[in-house]
Amino acid sequence: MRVSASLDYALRAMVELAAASPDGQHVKADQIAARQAIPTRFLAQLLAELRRADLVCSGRGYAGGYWLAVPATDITVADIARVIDGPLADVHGTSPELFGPPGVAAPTRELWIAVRAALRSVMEQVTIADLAAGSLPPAVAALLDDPDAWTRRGSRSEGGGAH
Amino acid sequence: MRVSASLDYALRAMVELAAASPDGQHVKADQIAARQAIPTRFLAQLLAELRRADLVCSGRGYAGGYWLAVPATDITVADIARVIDGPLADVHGTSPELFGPPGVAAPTRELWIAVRAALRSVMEQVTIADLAAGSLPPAVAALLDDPDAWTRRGSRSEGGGAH
DNA sequence: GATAATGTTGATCTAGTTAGTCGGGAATAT
DNA sequence: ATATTCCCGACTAACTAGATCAACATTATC
Repeated sequence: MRVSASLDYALRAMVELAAASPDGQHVKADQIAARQAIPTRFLAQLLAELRRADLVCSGRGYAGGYWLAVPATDITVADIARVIDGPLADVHGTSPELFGPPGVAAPTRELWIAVRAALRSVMEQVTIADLAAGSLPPAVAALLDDPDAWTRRGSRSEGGGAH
Repeated sequence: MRVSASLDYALRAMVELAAASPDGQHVKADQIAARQAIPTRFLAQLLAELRRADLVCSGRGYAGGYWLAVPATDITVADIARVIDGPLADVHGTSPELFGPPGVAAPTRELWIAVRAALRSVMEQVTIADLAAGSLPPAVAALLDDPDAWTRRGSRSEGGGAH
């Protein structure tokens, strides 16, 4: 799972918009770029994609800028990821359910479907309103209770048991 | 989450080895390549990586081939993924816990950590023995009970509710 | 010990993706 | 008008993925 720079930027931009949305404020691309340390021109491209996907609206001129097209509580991380990066999960080109590995490896199909389901259980639950408010939904926050979740896991040979 | 061809191939190869492992059989790279429809030369590279990571052993000559270095029940999908693709999750170059998004977007850090935890909950639970046997562990199989898990989810504009 | 089957290594190649820049155009409020 | 802002397409440089190849090392069998 690699989170692309584009998705990271787009999500952070959306959180900025969500934070401003209660007041219905327009936020300018430059402001977002400055506040989130995102290359301005690059961000503009991402915002254009989000606009074409009807997640945000835009206006030009003095009072221009961007604002959310729908309530922040209705926009999930998965929505943004699908716009920016395409399908949440694909197995080397095809979607998991169309994937048909031969012979004894057939069950790897179910594996990837389970992986996708696990991803969805987080990305489709968390909205940009949650992020702007700084509180994840309980089911997702529960994943963070395990202190292990906060540490990097090495490749099995490293940590292992004292052999 | 894109599953690279390399990871797909490597996992399927490992499942082939796991399926042969009860008898302690050596399996030749060519056999795996044929059974799983994987480009032979490409597979050889992957197997070499798995060998350097001490997941498989190899022997040359007439009785050569590959076999598992440790019991199939001890090798998880995450182990293979880390060898082939590097860390399970990274946020545009750094690992989620080292990632520090500014200002109001700070909570996106917890989001990505939760995503990683969700991924781990599947990939570190499923072993290649499970896959070779065709039965996923209960906690993972539970994800497949929801018929929704088996269908592709469109970008929000498509399916939506009948408004 | 020759031989043939097999794994090992490293180089190379192509095509596509990612991350980012640039210039000029079009809309809009003052 | 004009300053400000978004809009669009082209462009580039670096990297990665996927795959192929030639040459070499090892080993069981004849």
